[in-house]
Amino acid sequence: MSRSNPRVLSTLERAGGFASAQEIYALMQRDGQQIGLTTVYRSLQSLLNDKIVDVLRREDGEAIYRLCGESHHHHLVCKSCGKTVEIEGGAIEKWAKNIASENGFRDVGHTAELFGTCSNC
Amino acid sequence: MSRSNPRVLSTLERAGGFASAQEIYALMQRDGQQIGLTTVYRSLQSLLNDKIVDVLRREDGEAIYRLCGESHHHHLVCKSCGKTVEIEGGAIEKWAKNIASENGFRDVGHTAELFGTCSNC
DNA sequence: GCACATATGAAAACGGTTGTCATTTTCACT
DNA sequence: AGTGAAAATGACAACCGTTTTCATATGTGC
Repeated sequence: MSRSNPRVLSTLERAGGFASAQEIYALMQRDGQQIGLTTVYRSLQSLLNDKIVDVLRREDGEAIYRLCGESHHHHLVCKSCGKTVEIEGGAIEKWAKNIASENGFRDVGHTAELFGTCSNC
Repeated sequence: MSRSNPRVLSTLERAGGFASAQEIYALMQRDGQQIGLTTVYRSLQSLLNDKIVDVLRREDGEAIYRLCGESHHHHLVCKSCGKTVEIEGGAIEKWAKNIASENGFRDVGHTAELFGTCSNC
């Protein structure tokens, strides 16, 4: 089992705590850090195992990783300009937990993303 | 521009209104309906255009299509056996609407999916 | 029947992700 | 320092879902 390469984590931080594997790889290349794409994927996998990062999916299916540990939050994204607002999801957390226990599920995670049109568009 | 093949839609209905392109294709094959994978994808694309179906992503990135139009609902999916429970999302709808108006967004849609481990797994 | 548009599906291309494997690095122990 | 085992690395190929291409089939209106 491989350990996470610390430079991957620090690049993810630098990216605003929200990026895909390919983006992290590109960022590191641009900075002149030499690393293989494979290692980026492996590091993210390992960070995921250790629950240092979360994964979710963009609309096109690409996996994006974000730091977790800080308060869990969701996003409100504008469909036309891409503007993104971070949302506190306290209500959702409770809802998820309730639904899960009602149905006998354990270890429940959730995704909740909102998208619409912002005031400027 | 291609039209949707009606057998694709009826297979999606038969699958419980919730399936991936590959699953629909497999289902049809098993039933002896001859169809190409390409046509399944194209039909789903067209159903999507016409807003007959919704698309969202499984955890592994595979796109799953569901009938929409019936009451909007969410899903609680077991990570290990795939068991799926349909969830009424009244609370979420309100939450989404509030958040949206607080931030000046219009035409807001949302995805919210829960996944965990069911009682049998 | 004939032209013209549309529908179809096999095969190839594509893009993100994962697996393979030979090489390099790390490190505990002499 | 020297050595050897274990872990990490990265080029490359395999994989898988999806999209594109293209040649063929099936209409549809004249």
